[in-house]
Amino acid sequence: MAVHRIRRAMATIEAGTVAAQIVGVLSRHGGMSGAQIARLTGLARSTVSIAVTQLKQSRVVVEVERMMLEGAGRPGTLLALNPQAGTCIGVHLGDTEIQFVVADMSHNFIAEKRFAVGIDYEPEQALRIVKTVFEEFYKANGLSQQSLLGAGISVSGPVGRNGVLQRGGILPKWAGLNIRTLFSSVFVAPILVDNESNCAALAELKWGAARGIPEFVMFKMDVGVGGAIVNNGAVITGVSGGAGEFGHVSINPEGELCRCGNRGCLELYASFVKPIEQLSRVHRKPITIESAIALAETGDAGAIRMIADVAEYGGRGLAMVGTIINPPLFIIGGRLAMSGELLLSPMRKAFERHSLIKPQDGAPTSIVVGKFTENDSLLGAVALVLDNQQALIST
Amino acid sequence: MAVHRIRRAMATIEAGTVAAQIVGVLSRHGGMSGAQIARLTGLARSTVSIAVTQLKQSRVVVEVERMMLEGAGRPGTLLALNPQAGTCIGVHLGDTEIQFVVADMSHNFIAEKRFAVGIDYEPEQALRIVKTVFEEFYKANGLSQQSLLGAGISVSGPVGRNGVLQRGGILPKWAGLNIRTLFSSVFVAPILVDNESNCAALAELKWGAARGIPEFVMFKMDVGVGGAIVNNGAVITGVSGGAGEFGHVSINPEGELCRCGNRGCLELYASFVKPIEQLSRVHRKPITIESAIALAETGDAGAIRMIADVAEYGGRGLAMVGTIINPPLFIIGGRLAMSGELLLSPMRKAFERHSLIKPQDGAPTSIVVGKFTENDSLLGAVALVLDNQQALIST
DNA sequence: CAGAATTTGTTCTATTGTGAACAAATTGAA
DNA sequence: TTCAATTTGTTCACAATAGAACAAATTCTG
Repeated sequence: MAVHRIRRAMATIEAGTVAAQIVGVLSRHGGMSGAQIARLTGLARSTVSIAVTQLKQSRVVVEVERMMLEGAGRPGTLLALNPQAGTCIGVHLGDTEIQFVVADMSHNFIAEKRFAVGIDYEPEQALRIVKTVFEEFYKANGLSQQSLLGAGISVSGPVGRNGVLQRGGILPKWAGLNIRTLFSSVFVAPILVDNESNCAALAELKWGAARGIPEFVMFKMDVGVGGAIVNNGAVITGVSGGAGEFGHVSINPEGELCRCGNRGCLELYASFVKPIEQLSRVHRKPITIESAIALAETGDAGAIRMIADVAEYGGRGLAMVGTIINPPLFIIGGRLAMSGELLLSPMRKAFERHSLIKPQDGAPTSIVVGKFTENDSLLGAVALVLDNQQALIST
Repeated sequence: MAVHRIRRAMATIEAGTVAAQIVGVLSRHGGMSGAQIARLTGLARSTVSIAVTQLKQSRVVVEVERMMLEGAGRPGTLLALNPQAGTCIGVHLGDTEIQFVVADMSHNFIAEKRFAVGIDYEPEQALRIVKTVFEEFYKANGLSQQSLLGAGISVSGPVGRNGVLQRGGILPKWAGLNIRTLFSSVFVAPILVDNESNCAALAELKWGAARGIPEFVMFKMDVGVGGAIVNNGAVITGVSGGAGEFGHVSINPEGELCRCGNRGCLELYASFVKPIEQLSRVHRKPITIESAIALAETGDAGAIRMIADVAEYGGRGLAMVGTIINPPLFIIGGRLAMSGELLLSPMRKAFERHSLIKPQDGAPTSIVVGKFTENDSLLGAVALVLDNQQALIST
């Protein structure tokens, strides 16, 4: 009941007003004090104070019990959007897994589910799975489907600005499909779609290893190689959503044929596809990325060597990107990142060796593993919604 | 006399006010109507109108005679900063040439001079040349040195955010020097320093081939290879000013040693250094970039082939950058760009061949020659000042 | 060629947002 | 411990800004 009133109050906030700015900032950042809102928006503290009291009366904004302790001075009261103001959903369409998560507007994650699917799965299957889990979860937890403010969808593939999957490298049956329209049959709320690496970068930016660092590069190493470039706090998408395709830079024009149609792409050398084959052959049983890392951690020389070999090419890739972008930070993602220092250590060496800017001159480039390697894209899908909440109000 | 009054009026404009916003927009864009200012700043037309009448009274802003003709509707009156409000200077420190230009605040270029200098010239020599031409020109044209609002300096080398030349590839004797402090003995005004490619990109963005296109990549091919990435209307600088060093991406880890200390850098293949040597040997006389292009234009097969060979590697470089950034536009700069289609045509082919995103899928990437190839960096040095005029007021 | 449709620049009034001032709540220094 | 130094959140008078309304100057459309 009260929920409905809050949602109506939110809907009546006009775009561009102070209230809308405050709601937007809180949606993007989760929770903060009034003074922080004032600094972030550039508004006067007095203006924020007045608007916040109104937003508190309409129950759109709530005071969170917890106080903030930073430096000297009176601590501010932590403000956040009312968790009851609405829910948002994140979906990740991976190569062999579909992930699903529900969160509220004050950045609380309520539930996360995973579904294994066969490789090269059908769109219909994904839709069915997502529809079922959505309906069942909302019913079981007494949530109204109308409370959904938006759904973010992360896809393992290049997504154009319109929501169309450009090429079907990992999801062949999805090529050319408009994912937004596809899922509009499931969610009666705005749907935002983006590439998995872009989503992963968003998650690391908002809650992870890049919090407060508006310039960095996400570098994903898994069965594919890809990434995202964050500049000025925003992901660079490119004209057709094709930015950050690090894996498909050709490093050898006479090299093997890649699934993208070019020769000698970085992905052929820096992904873990071939190492898995080699390890499976040597160990005479199927080896996965996870088991290969486990082997390496127990000291298996072959697995360690495979990781180091891939790290060499990964480091070359970082050097290439670093020479072009020169970011202060690289975040390594993808399942390979779970091998930690086994990967990072040789990768840092390769990076230094091949990069123009050496650690001695100027600011050093740090290379770290992401905070959410296993579900970064999924969390980023939620971030997609939270970041665009302002735009969604007007719709 | 009146000049002094205008300058005082400008200095009293407080940062953040509507007047400051208007002056900033006019400084950045040259001239525009009040309605355009309103749209760009997000202010109401009425607010702009009131502020502009005041600025006109204080003679900071003037009405330019010329009217604007665009579409339907009443044409607006063109507003611009008073040319007498101040001057700004651009300096380009090239490999064998120092360029100098004077402009006023309404984007009129008053004079441009060039001085040939020996390769690997001394900082003292450059300072002497710039000081002399500055003093003499201002004296000869009855300009007060105090009218100088700012000086922009473009340098052939990587410039850190503090104004220090990081590495002395082209200007060995300047390595590690703070160029801003160096020139503070010449100019008693704010000094802004940046890399030549970044400056070139700024010039093309403001007045040239990228006008109105906030996302593009500048790709310079000369005796070195470099560039700049423009995202969201601003140049990406990188942590230590090292972004856009396309020439020093290694495309062959076993290749020849490069002057940067790495092996097989793109610059070794895509710059015109080796072609010049080969052409000189074949023609048994010293050939320059200019004369090589002239030869190619008269049909000399060797010169045409040299350009095509370099274009192949240039195209590979574009493909590499395109796969990472995916910009809608590449602007080719550097003296090699003066060969026009002789370079562009094979380069476009190589780009398509090596790039992930093919013209059929999605938005095509256009590759064009810049508008100011001979003096883009110099003009960009002035753009540096005009773009930061707002920040300079408060200083 | 005449009227419709745009777009601009200006004036006016209502209102939104600001800056100054202050009490409150903390940290750090004497 | 006590007092200075910060920083926050709130109130209030006042100034800055926006929105509506209008005349003016153009292009577009029959």
